[in-house]
Amino acid sequence: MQIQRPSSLVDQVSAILRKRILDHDYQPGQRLPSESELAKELKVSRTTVRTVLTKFANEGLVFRKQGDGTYVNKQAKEIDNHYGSSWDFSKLIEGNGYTPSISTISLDSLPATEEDATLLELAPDSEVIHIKRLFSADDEPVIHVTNIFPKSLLNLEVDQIDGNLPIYKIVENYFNQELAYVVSDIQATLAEKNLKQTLFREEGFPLLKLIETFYSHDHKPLILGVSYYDFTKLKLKLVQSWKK
Amino acid sequence: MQIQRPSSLVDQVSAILRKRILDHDYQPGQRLPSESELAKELKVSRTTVRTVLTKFANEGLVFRKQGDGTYVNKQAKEIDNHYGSSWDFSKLIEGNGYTPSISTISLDSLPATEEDATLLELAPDSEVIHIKRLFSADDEPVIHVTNIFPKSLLNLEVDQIDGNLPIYKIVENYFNQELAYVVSDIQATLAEKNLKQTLFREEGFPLLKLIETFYSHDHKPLILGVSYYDFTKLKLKLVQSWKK
DNA sequence: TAGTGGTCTAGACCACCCT
DNA sequence: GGGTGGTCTAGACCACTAC
Repeated sequence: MQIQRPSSLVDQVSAILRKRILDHDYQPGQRLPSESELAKELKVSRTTVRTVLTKFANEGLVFRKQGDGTYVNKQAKEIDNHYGSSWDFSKLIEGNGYTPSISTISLDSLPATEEDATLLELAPDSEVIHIKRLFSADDEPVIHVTNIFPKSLLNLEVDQIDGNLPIYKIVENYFNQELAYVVSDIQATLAEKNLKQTLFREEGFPLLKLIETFYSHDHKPLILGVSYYDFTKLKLKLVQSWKK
Repeated sequence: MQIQRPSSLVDQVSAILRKRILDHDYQPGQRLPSESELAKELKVSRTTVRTVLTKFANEGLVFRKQGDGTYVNKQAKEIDNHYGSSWDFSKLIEGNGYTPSISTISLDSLPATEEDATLLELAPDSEVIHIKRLFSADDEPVIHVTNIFPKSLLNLEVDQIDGNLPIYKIVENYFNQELAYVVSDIQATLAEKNLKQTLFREEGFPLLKLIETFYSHDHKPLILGVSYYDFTKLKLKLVQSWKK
C-alpha cells in the first residue's frame, strides 16, 4: 500500500491501519508493530502515527500499554459499529449484519409548531418540512424516523428530495451545509396506534424514542429528528472510554 | 494561574482552559485567544495547546474555524455534562442541577447465573456480589442500579464495601484495578412491581434500561450493571460529534 | 538493558479568512 | 497581507515493561 498525497496523511494512515485491524491483518488481541516501525514503514513521522493510534485508542479500537506495546481490542469489530459511530441508521443496520432498506412514508410542508420553531430558532409559523421514513433490517422495520427542518434552508423543491439519502447527505446536498454534532435525548415510550402499522408492534410495547438535534459547525440547529427504535431487533449500543 | 510540573502539561492546560470556559471567563460564542497566544501565556508549546483544543473540539466544548479562530460552544455547559462524560451517576445528577444522594438497598453474595458467568467470563457457579443501589436527585429516586461482579476480585470482606462510592472508585479501591471503557446496551422497559417501591412509578410506566459491561484496559469484563432510569426526571443525553 | 509508549518542544509550511 | 488554524517533521527526554 502506497501513501499518496494530498489528503491528510493522518486520514490515509488512519484508513490503512483501520483496514488492517478490521481485516484481521492484525489479529484481535495481537500486538501492533511499534510506533517507530509503523512510521518507518509508512514513511511518516512517529507523531503522525501517534495521532492515529490515539484516535483509535479513544474509539476503543486498540489499547496501549506503556513500555509494552499497542494491542488490537478483541471487540474491535463490535466497537467500530455502535450508535454514534455514524450519522447513518443504514450503516448501523448494515454493521449489525442486516441488509438495510429505507422507505419514505411521507413528505410534507407544514407550519412549524411553537416547540419546533423554538428548537430550530425560527420565526413562529415558518414553514417546515416533515420527512417520515422507515428503516428496515432484512425487511423487518426497526426504526421509524421523522425529520423536521426549515423549508427556507432547501435549495430545491420539496418533491425533489431523495428520501433514501442519509441525513448528513441531505444537509450536504440540499442545504449546502455540513453537520457538526448531534445532541440526542433518549427516552422510553410505548408503541402507539399509528406506529403499529409501521413498526408492526402491538400497542403498548416498549420502544426507545430518540429526540435528536443536529447542529452545524456554527451551532445553528439544522434538523430535528424524532425516532422510534425497536431495540429488540436492533441493539442500541454505546461505547464510552475513560477520559480524564 | 501558574503551571506546575509534574502532572502532564496537557492535563493542566486542559483543566485551566476548561475552567475558564465553564466559568465564562471566555464567554459562550466568544473567540478564544489564538493557539500561539495561549501557548505563550501558559508557557507551553503550541502543540500542547493544540492537543487540548483538539480534545475540546471532539467533546464539542469548542469549535474551530480555519483562518478565523476557536470559539466557545454556546452549549458548553450542557455538553460538559451528558451521559458518557463520566462514569458516575452522582456527577450526572449534580450536573443537571440536582443534589445527588445514594442509598444502598442490598448487598449480597450469590452464585452466578449462567448468563452472568458468561458475561463476566467466570466458571459456572462462581460467587458474585450483587449491589443494589438507588440514586436520587433532590431526594426523588431517579436511577435504580444493580451491579454484579465476581467475589474473587474483592480484596476485602463484602460487608466492608462502601455503597456510596461510584463504580470506578469501587474498582480502584476494592479490586486494585482501573476501568478502561464501558459498553452500554440501551433498552426500554416497563416499571415492574419491585421497582415501584424504589422508583415510585406505577406499574407499566416506561423506563430506560441500561445494560452495561465495564472493562479493564486488558479487556477483562470486571462489572456488570443493570440500571432502570427514569428519564422524565433526569435526561439521558448523548452528544456525538462528527468524525471522519 | 533494550525497546516500547508518553510527553513535549521548536519550527516549517500550508489553507483559509478577514479587512 | 497578516493572522488563524491545519498538517507534519525530527528529535529529545521520560516512564514503564519485559527479559
